[in-house]
Amino acid sequence: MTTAPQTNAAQAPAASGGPGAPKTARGARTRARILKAAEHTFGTLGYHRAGISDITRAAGVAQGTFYTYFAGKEEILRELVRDMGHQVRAHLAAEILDTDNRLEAEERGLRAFLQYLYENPSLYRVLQEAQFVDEAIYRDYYEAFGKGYVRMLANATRKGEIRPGNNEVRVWALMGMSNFLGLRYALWEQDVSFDEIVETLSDLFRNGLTLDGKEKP
Amino acid sequence: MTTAPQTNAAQAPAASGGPGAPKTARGARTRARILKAAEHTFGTLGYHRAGISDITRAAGVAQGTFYTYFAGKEEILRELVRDMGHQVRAHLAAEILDTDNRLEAEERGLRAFLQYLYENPSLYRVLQEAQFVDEAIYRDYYEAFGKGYVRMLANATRKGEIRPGNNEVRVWALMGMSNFLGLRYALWEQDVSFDEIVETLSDLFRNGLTLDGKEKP
DNA sequence: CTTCAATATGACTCCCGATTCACCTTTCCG
DNA sequence: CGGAAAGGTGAATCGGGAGTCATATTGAAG
Repeated sequence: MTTAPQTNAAQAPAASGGPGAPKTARGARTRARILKAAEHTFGTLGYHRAGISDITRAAGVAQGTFYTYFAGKEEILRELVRDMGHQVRAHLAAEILDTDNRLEAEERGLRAFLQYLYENPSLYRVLQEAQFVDEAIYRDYYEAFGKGYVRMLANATRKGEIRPGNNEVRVWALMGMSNFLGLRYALWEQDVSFDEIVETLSDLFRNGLTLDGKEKP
Repeated sequence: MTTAPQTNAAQAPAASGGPGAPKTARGARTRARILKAAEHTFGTLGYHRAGISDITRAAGVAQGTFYTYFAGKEEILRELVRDMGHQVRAHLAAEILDTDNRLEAEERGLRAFLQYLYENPSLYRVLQEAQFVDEAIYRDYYEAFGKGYVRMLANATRKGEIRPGNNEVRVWALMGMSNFLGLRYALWEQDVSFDEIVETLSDLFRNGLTLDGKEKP
């Protein structure tokens, strides 16, 4: 679960509509430093508590420099969500590349997602807070994610690997699962191993929750 | 993050550690009006954009009156989360009271949750934003929720209604599903009927995702 | 009808932090 | 080299909003 291959055409790695896209190597480096600093600062203090000064301090630049590359606080958040979204998707896509069936892909995808969140806790907070700053960017993130996911499930259905059903609904359910499991077991407390979690979900995918039921084909 | 030193563990129906719990009927009414207004205001504008003045205006009282009943903006949010949490739990519990098996309870519970969210959209936003204002209150909400949920699954396991397995992990997965499905299909767009959603999840619970698999008892 | 504790009022204070700007410094290229 | 464009600086501005307070109103007990 938790996987989506591609992103919308990611613009030039530099910038989008901001005040000025960097025009020299130095500028590009500075912009990147600020972005990284923002990720860490938002991830730690949260979007609202974090001040521009916290970001620039962490980046080692003056306050004014911030506005050379970003129109404001909201814009850097948007940029961050796009950036981070692209990264997770790329990472997860790579992790499930050489799987030959859906169940295995789900298992590997979930494990990879939990691991990724554990190593990049900022992702969760930045993303979730973005929801209330610019809902569109948040929807875009999950719609992009979901779109690729649905496509994968459709393929699996065609190949007879999974039961026919409403894959869009399934995908939102699956994304919700990953999200919550990540919050609880990767961010809050690591009192249950990722293996155990993956095993539990895998069992759900294979056998459902009930004891009876399974209609044999 | 954000948590004040003391943990006010009060749960009197009226107030907690605040300035003053209302001592007259009029006071109680006013306090309730403010709380209701805060729910609506936070739900619409969001916690950070909403000003105390927005809340008091909506409640039809002066700014100063707010501080007669609440210590500040954070406190009213905490109060709200407790309040709303209690309400959803009570509502959902009532909805699944007279079910005789877990699958039916899951179906009814999910449908009731979607419906409730549709009718009380503020719940989602207030709760999710609270996560970044006072994480403890958010955790409490889901831990309380999850605790009861796990107990129900344990009973169902004992009765042989569901497969043995890690019910805690399952519960977090289930809560995550509901959350996301609610966001997507109850709050964002109602382009898929609740029946269809419930049916899809029910199928997952009965049969899993895969075509093969089910180990017969 | 008094009286006073509980309530209610809203103008005012005060602080915080996003953004601006006038002025340096570095880089690039002819 | 020289100078112009790009990058960098940080003190100052400015608006918004949380929280305060001196004062006024309410209502119920006595």
